[in-house]
Amino acid sequence: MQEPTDFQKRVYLLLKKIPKGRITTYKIIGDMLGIKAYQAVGLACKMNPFAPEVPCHRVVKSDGSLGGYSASGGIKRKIALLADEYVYINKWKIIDFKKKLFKF
DNA sequence: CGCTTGACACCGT
DNA sequence: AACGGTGCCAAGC
Repeated sequence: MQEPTDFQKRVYLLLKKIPKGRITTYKIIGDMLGIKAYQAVGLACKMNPFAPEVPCHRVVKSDGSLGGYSASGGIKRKIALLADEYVYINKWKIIDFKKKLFKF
């Protein structure tokens, strides 16, 4: 595995700032990093060599849906992780999404 | 997640 | 440096 790019490190650093029970979106992260390619944020998560240290599962799409999850367990695992933090999912949407949203 | 289009950083070559 | 393929994507239909 290669060293994370500077971009990736910025993404991880940002993700680690997310408090438990809170979530954020790819759009917000992208805006935070000053980029418009939110896909790159997803890429960073996908290539994320760290496990729970970088809570990728706390990142969702801008409409409150989960998006995807590349780590072991797939999307199902993501739902379980969120439920463990009192963030519940209903039909691929986060319940009280706006209230749990963390805007840094 | 239904599917298609758009936009852009990432990575291997 | 440039190109092609790709993406826990966003927005629209």
